[in-house]
Amino acid sequence: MARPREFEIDEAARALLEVFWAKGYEGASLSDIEAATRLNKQSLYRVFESKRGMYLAALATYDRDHVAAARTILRQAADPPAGFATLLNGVVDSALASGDRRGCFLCNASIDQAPQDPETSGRVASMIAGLERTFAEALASGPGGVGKVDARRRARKIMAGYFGLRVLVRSGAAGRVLRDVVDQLLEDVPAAEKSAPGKAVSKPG
Amino acid sequence: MARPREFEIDEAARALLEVFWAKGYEGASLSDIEAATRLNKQSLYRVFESKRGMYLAALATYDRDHVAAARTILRQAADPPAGFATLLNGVVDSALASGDRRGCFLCNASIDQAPQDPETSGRVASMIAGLERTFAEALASGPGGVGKVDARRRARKIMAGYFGLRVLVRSGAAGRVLRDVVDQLLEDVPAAEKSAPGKAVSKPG
DNA sequence: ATAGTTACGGACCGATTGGTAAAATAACAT
DNA sequence: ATGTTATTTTACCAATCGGTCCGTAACTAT
Repeated sequence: MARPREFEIDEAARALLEVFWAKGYEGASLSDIEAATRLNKQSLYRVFESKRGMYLAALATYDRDHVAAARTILRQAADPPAGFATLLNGVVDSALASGDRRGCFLCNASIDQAPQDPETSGRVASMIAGLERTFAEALASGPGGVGKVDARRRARKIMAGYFGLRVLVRSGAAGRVLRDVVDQLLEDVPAAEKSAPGKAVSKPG
Repeated sequence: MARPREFEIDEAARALLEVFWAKGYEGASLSDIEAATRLNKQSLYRVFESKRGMYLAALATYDRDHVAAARTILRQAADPPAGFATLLNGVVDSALASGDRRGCFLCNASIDQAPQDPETSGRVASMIAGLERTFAEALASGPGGVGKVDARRRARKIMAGYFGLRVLVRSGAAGRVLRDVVDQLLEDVPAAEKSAPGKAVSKPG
């Protein structure tokens, strides 16, 4: 019987995500990767086959952990405005309170490796389509929900704004810029119910 | 008297922009750079001092050529809706008709090198602030112009959407997604004049 | 204790990296 | 022809790159 592996693949994948998120694909060397995962590259090569395999594992981890978390926020919210408010404000809160300026790894990968690698491009496209569906479902849900077609179009717009917000976070934009973007984006989310006072989350002014 | 330099620095900078735009900073090797500029690295080192200097020159060129072009489109348009329509539709037209999927080099740099290099970070921040001012000026202009404060907030939102649109372009998103984003973003641009029929560019539905 | 299978850690590999140096050649004015 | 500076070519550099190889180790079954 074989020698048992001494590390958790999921844990390694999370560490891989951290280093690729911070430094990008080309910017992360195998030394960086070894340091981040606390593993030797031979161990990593045995599981992931190549540096590119490590990157794809990082992308899958981001989908499973972070994109799924966004989906959960929207699905478990009392209503879409609350859901989107939690999601978008969470991005800004992380940036301002915790100094988390990594941005969105999906955006980063869209710019970094999607143009360079068909496999990454396909995975990115699939994840973006999933996020759009998540946003559209949220916008179509509840008493104030819009129709399916309108939901999809609005979802695309809010998702573009969301991606733009995350680019601004990574660029180092100031808190007031980020807050303005969030406040304005939330105005695109239809109110939960027009006749229910106090339920809408974002008010202009 | 000295031998005159045999290449235009501006032309070299434009070629540098092309290669960094396509491959990113770390992804572009000196071999790539020599091929793109058709110059030897010694010649480039004499002018730009380092690879990072070449990147900063590329960024300055992007500001001077492409960001300035956006500013010109908005300033020379008949009204803000027309200006933003030209700007945003131009992005999608380039992607669909010409296959230009490079995205926005300012976005790319925000994600790629701004987190890694303070000088790049500062330049990027300055360029983003300039673009915001440009959008705000456009939104505040004309008979349908909004107030300064509102213009700035809307500018931030539309700029975020614009950045998101360009991330989607680079990620390879389909034309209909891009068109929806543009159409939806244009709804945020106040109509030129409420009583002037036929002048508004983007109508819902 | 030994064999079989797989994992770990250090060594190794050819290629490439960003950058520098020197020599030959070139372009210009004098 | 000379002086000055630039370009090109060639060479060089240490370091690092992504990836592979091999000796040792961990486990179970025999």
